[in-house]
Amino acid sequence: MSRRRITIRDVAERADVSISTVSHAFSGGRPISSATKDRITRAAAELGYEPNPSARSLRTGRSGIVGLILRPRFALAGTSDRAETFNRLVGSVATEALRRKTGLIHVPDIDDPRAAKVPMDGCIVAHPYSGDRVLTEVLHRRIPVVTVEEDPQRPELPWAVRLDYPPVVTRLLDHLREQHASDVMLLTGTESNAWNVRTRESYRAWCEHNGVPVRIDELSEGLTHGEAAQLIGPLLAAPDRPDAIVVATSDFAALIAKLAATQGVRVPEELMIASLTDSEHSRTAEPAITAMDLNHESLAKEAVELMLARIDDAAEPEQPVVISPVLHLRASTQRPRH
Amino acid sequence: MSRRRITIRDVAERADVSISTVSHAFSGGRPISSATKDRITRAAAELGYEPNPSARSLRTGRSGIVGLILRPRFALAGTSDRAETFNRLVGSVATEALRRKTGLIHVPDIDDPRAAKVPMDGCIVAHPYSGDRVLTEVLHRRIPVVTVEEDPQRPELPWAVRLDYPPVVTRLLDHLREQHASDVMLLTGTESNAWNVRTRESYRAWCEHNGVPVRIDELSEGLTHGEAAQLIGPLLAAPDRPDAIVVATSDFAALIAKLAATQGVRVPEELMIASLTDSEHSRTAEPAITAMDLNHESLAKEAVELMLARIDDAAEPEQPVVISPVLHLRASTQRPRH
DNA sequence: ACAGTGAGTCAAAACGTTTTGACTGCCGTA
DNA sequence: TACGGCAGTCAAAACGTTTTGACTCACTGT
Repeated sequence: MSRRRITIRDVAERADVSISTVSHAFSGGRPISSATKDRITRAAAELGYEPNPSARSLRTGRSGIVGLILRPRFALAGTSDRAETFNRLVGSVATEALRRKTGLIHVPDIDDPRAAKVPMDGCIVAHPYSGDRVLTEVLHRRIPVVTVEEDPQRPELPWAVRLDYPPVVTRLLDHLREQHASDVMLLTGTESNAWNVRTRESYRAWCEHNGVPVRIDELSEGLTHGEAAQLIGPLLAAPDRPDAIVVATSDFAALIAKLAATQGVRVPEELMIASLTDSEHSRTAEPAITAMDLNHESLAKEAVELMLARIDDAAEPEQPVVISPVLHLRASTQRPRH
Repeated sequence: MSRRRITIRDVAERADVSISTVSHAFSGGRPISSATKDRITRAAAELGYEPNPSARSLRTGRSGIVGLILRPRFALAGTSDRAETFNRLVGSVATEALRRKTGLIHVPDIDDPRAAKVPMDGCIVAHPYSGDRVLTEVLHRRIPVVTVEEDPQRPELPWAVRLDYPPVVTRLLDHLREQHASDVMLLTGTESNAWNVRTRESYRAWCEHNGVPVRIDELSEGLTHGEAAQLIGPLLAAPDRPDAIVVATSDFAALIAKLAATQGVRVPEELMIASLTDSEHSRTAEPAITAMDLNHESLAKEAVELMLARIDDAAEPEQPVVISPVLHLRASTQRPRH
């Protein structure tokens, strides 16, 4: 029922020229008399001709499409904090790609043989794990890649945009100390991405520099709120409860605030809370929670720009692009004046 | 420097077979002796061979990629209410596509000649305008399309998933009346998508059915908050101020709540507010605002499913898939008992 | 002994472009 | 008059797959 696709051949026939002439008329590769060009344009319009992108990119070796791979697959993991991160990053990258008239494609799991293979000129890999398998695969296939946040095991890749954590983490910890916190605990995530690795390092360095003991515990990103509550409850009741907690994800931060309220621990008077990710949870918790915003919009914008430059054979940059996270100080760490 | 791409030819040569044999070994089109298959697999692995997706889809006529077009281009428009809608929808569609091992591509403006053309087996068009230009173009090119929300001028397209507004809008208006609203005003958007069109119809029908006067005003989605405030301020101060306002976008709803507070109009006692979209604005406004949630996650899931079925040559459905919006009743419309 | 069958392989023909070399007139210049 | 060059066009060769028809064996059943 549905007729054959219209090809350049149909257009050529209708305009009574050769197919190469049609091609030239569109791409401007060679001069074409305006009369002929008119006929071709008309024929193409009448037929509803659109060049076949696969044929074109097979021939030219370019698809005009940029791939996007998020590590971990935030959304599939499913907590709402992750969903917000995922959505914000994906949305920003999509917006930026669209603005640049580039197709953006979400790449199905690249080493799943059942997954569709997609043509892409390059690929953005966001938040790789340490020694990330998928990143390895992409590099192995010689696909031009730009990373958002570096793979901690491969910090040397110059085509990257990364976040500069130390100053911001230091600022946060200094702030807590100014607010008279004396025992700041870090509840870090368990995944091996740069966010966890670097913020932990920064915390350690700060402790050392200030001569205070390091107090780190891990809270897996995979935990349900119920499971996390089981772990956090005792901590809040313990005699050596810290007077400030910096927790990786904002939904767990909000959870801690809630548990504290339940257990009668006053925030921020007896316990300050801050998170290393910002989301609706931290913004709307009671009290609102101080948080570091990863600035996904800027990351996305720079990543797309870098990718396009790279595809366009720009020279390898000396340095990765560096973005600064944004610190939002909120009520959860502002002790009332006394 | 970077060597030629590895092709099926290289693999064939290395395994000392013909290229068709290699192809069959991978696709299983014909039986291949296990010895040969082994040699081929090994050769492919050693060479790091990956089939060229463009060549493959040129030949087969399938790319394994689904396109996504959002109308309007929410994110580019830029209000934060839109950004959330955009992000949520894009995120959900991406998640679902990934789960189904399909590539999902954001299609650059389809009638911009400068924009990259992309190979797609089908295309999801979300929230088309009335008589949408882009939808026309896609149909004209005979690309299989699934719409999220119908084009009001083309309600007959069966490959669609749509929202069932009337029951929910009716429920909302009934609720307002139960809360003793006697003068309910609708502040509708100006765009011609189904959301605006259908909710307006539902409101009209409800007014008629209940014998109350229709009171509709328009508030363009494009307005800045400053501009919107200029329009809303006088309305709240006017002697014939309604005692309930249903406003299309939730950010404007939150704005109204703020203006009401400034002008000393008590919510919900003197003025009830509800919105026809849910977002962080409505959830976290003071008081929290009753809102209709468009249930983007379900829309996305069904749309992807429908698209895949359509590509797979499933029979044309009798009816569009119908999703129900979710009504969140919140403080802004709950009058305290008296 | 022989047709029929199935496994295993190959060669060649698409798929729809872009690009290149070559051809034809024609104009301007030496 | 001869000649280089340019505008305008065409034919043919890629690009890297999948698919199909055909071929060769070996094996089966009669």
